[in-house]
Amino acid sequence: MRVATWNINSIGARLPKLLEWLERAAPDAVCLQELKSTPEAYPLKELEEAGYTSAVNAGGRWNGVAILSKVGLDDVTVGLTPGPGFPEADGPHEARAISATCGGVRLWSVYVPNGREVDNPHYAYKLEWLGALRAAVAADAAGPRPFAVLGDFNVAPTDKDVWDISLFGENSTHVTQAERDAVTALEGVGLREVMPRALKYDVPFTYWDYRELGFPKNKGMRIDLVYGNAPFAAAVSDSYVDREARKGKGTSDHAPVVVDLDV
DNA sequence: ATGCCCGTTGTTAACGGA
Repeated sequence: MRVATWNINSIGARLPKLLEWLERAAPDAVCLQELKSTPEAYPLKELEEAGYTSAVNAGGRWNGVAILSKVGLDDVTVGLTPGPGFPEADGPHEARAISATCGGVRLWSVYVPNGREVDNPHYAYKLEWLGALRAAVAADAAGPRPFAVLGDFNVAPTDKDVWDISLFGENSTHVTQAERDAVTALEGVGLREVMPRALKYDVPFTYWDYRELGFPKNKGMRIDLVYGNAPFAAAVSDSYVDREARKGKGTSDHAPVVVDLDV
């Protein structure tokens, strides 16, 4: 079974590239982020014609996540489970999480808040959101079924996961210890990172800014991550970042992360 | 060549992205 995660930066603008990639890579299930789509505008029919059913949490102009599957979509849950300290309780709902079981594998597709700047309220929201995610996935993570959280975490796990750490200042997000701790706290509920292979260069970056020749110069970041429980990790036969999908015109600024499983 | 920002919206400027 092949699963993948991809921040596609608008499913409307990206549909031709998405359909092309689905045919080429032939994943069984795909976690998508940044749909930037209303529920009405989501291209359900086009994806069905390509062989994929969809579980969608679309929020309109911003955010939005989905799971595509060729192998079933069962027990879909939308958003994070409300509870004490639930960060969305005081603001508008943001479409940043959805989960489903696909072919016996439980998957969460997540779009972690950006944070903007360390002194911006959005940064605190980001840390709270990651805490709520940890609580929300704890039961699935502890279960016997292969389970993984896949998505755009908006956190580079180590200094090596950005092209030049010296360019990140005191107020820069994505690289702070608090953000990294909030992500690695997932290990406390039994998850561990599934590391992808690099197809080129040392570090398999997943994001390159559209500006200033980010991709050709490989000024990238590794922020799209896969965290799996022990049964999931044990089933992994390969994982890589499909940087081919970042080449050319009309692409997302992120590349897909692919994980092959013996299940 | 992988090539000089992109996507969305009470659009023609502003904002988010990271």
